[in-house]
Amino acid sequence: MATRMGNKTRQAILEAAREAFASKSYAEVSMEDIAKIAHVKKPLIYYYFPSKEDLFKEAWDEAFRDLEDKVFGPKEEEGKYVRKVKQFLRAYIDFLRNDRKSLRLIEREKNKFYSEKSKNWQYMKKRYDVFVQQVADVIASETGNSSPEFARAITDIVGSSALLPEGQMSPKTLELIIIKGLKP
Amino acid sequence: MATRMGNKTRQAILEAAREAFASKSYAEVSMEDIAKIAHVKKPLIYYYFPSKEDLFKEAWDEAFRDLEDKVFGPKEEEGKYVRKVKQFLRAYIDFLRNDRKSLRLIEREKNKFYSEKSKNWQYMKKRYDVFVQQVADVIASETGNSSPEFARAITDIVGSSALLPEGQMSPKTLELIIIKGLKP
DNA sequence: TTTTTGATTTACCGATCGGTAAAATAATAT
DNA sequence: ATATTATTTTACCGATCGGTAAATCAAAAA
Repeated sequence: MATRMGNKTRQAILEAAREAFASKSYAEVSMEDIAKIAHVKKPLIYYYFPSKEDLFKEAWDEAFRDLEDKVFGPKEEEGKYVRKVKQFLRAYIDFLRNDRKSLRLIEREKNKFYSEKSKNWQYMKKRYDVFVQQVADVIASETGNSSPEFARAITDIVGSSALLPEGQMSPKTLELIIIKGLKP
Repeated sequence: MATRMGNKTRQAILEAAREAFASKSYAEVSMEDIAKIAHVKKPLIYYYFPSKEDLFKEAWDEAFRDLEDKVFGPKEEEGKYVRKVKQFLRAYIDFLRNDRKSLRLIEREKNKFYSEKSKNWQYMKKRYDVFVQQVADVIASETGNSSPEFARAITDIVGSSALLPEGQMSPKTLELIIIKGLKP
């Protein structure tokens, strides 16, 4: 009854998918690619996931789970005099440094749902929108006025940086740019 | 000797390609798609262009030609007391409003050349890098210090906005965000 | 008018795509 | 040991991909 070996295989496939979708776009990644990374034959993927789209949706979900956990989760400087926005920004940029994979996956397909109208893609759009709204809320909690447009601009800049080769956009500079936008 | 009807057909195909590559990614666009838009059969494309990659390269070139003409070309407020950076920014955002197609094409594939090492893609990378450098120069000509990273951030933000549905990111807000980054 | 040349289409190729059926394997339950 | 169930593989499918060869059509040259 309780699944046997399957759980580990399923997780391995999902992990392989996350890696693949972080390195190439959804359209460019083939199920064969994912199978190879997971050291598995292609049809086995379909034993655990109904379709490429569903597999991507789960990868998308896990990426956002990781992102939101680290960025909105408990901070080390909790309760200190450090501003909430500063904490958020630090965590966001740390995430960019340490978990580029998730941000890359998101960045590659964050515009896809403007053309794809299927249920899965609309679900992913919602997940993305909610994240941007949460960012807007953090900013609004201090500056008083935070347009969703500004929150979107921030996530776009961080996202773009994630697709650059490492070292191309220094986290320090990135932080500075965003803080300047926050100020007046 | 002087080409007959061909020129117009060639241009129609190239125009169709620009439209197609602006609406979907390189990998998602098929030669069949382009043929349909151009009201032409697929093999005719290969009469004028050696490959999909070469066709895309030409579309890429035209997009940058249009962009650079409008953004670095002669300005209406030339010679006025209006700062050069302001003029550039105005032109850039006007271009975003009026010629979304070019910016979309660029934005969709601006990271492709980090994985594709072919001659064509390296050429396109260079073309993109030159543009960013020109932006950096404009900024440096007034603020004195302009990191290429900041120029890149600006083009990333404008590019991201281009892929959003119209009206999602107001040009005014966008301008404001960039100006704030420019200030101190 | 006939011939030549440029332009366009029809018919097709091998490779790869996402996905399925069914057989083979491996682990558990009886 | 045997039957059952979960897991994995082999073999394949139709559709679509980028691209090619050759036939057809249309316009200019002779």
